[in-house]
Amino acid sequence: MSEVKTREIPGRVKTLKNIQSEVASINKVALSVDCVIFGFDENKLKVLLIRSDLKDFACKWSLLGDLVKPDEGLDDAAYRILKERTGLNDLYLEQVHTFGEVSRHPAGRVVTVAYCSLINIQHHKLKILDNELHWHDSDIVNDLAFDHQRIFEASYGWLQKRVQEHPLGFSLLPSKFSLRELQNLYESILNIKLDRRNFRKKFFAMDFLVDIGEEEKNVPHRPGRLYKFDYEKYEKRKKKWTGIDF
Amino acid sequence: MSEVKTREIPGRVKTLKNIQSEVASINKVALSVDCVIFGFDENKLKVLLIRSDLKDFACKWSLLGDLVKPDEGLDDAAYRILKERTGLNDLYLEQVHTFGEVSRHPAGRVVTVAYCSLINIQHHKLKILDNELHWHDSDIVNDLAFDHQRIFEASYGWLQKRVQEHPLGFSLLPSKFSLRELQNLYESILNIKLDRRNFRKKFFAMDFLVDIGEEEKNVPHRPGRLYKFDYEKYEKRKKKWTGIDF
DNA sequence: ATCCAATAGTGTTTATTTTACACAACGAAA
DNA sequence: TTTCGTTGTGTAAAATAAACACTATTGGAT
Repeated sequence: MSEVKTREIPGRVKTLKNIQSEVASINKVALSVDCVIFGFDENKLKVLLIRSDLKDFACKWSLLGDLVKPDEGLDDAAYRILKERTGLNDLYLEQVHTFGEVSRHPAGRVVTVAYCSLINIQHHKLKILDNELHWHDSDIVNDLAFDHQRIFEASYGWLQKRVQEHPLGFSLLPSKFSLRELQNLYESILNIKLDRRNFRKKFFAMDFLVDIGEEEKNVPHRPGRLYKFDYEKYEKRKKKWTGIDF
Repeated sequence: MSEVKTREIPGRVKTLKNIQSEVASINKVALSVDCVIFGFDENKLKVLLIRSDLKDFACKWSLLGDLVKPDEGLDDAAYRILKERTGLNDLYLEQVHTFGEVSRHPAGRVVTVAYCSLINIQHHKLKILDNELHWHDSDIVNDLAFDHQRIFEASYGWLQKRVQEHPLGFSLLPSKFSLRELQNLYESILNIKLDRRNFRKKFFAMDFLVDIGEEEKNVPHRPGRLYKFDYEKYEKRKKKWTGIDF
């Protein structure tokens, strides 16, 4: 009850030292990052998986993850993993959720932060000859190692929602794409059919697709025009507020 | 360079033991949970803050947080904190984001998971006589301890978005409320004005408000009818898909 | 008792957005 | 030159959202 402001308990005030030792003593948690890397190929949404490097999970596939280094930010760790796996730096990356159940990992307490990344498979094909890595059709992913199935499902749900409110989808496409490819992308992510004319109307109305004056090549039918996504234009025109709706 | 885990190189497979020691050695990260507890009172959105218990941040306010225990899940930790502060168990709680910059905490590496909770201040008033705790108007929160300002802002942004797509808002109101209160709630969270007639039409159309046949008491004007939120009805009728819109 | 202040409660019209839907043009391949 | 598969395009109907004003009811003041 001595000096200062306590909340109902004397001695509530801590010094940095107090906390440092508290941190040190409670310090039994390891932190990892798992990346759910989506791609799009053959009109299908794909996810990049690696064979588990843990004997206990032999033959199972898992997400790309690693422990976070002591001097490494979470986002940095995620970018590092992406870089290691795909060789690229400037990727779309977003944190999705953190999974922290006590016994989610057999090696002890490991809390993992899930990140999603969307990449254009064509550009990154080269880097993943490694046969431990494989692009799986996202609709038949199952039985992953650890709790990665759950993480994957949360991430897929996140993607389905996010792709409708933000133009992430373009990261999955080549920089030049036809509207058909764009529509296929949405249809396969959302697992629905969309009306072609309305789809076009909608995207043209959003006014960030730029007709680059080229056409598809080597298609066995009438080629479609190619467009690119103009992020600047998007930024200018994007909506602020959508309205209560549930 | 010795033995272990490299990828794409023979010997990539690890045993549980390998990982355990790896986990133990990298184990320099502490984990905490910070709860952003929103309330609604006097037609204003409030957030519950506590005076920092760290001398270095004397006089600053901070979110309600604590270290996660080694045998405690993240969600459990968040519920524990809520319980400690409000005395209640069955609250709305949702994980928002994890903040893991290396030097966000002066005591060392502490990664924190932010949770948001929405509570009805009336019901919980009793528990927080503690004068270290205070309900702040959410629109004038500033200069919090640590990086809590940033966490708060992310949480507030989350709330503004989330409240439009999910009926969380009702958790902030008494179980019986008038439509005016509901509208005030949305107006103050979103910081906009809404048309009263359209607002009513919209919520009645959603068909989960039940007229309980009572009226407001002690208001210095014509009393409004009171309603309750029927979660069951909501569950049945909720929309699946809103549409691409950005 | 009357009046005033404040808010509740209510519908219609217009504008906007979304949906449904069909056909001609084009290129490739046979 | 015909066939196949796909592109590219517009309109009408339906649904949703936005704008907008008056009467009713209560409490409080006079």
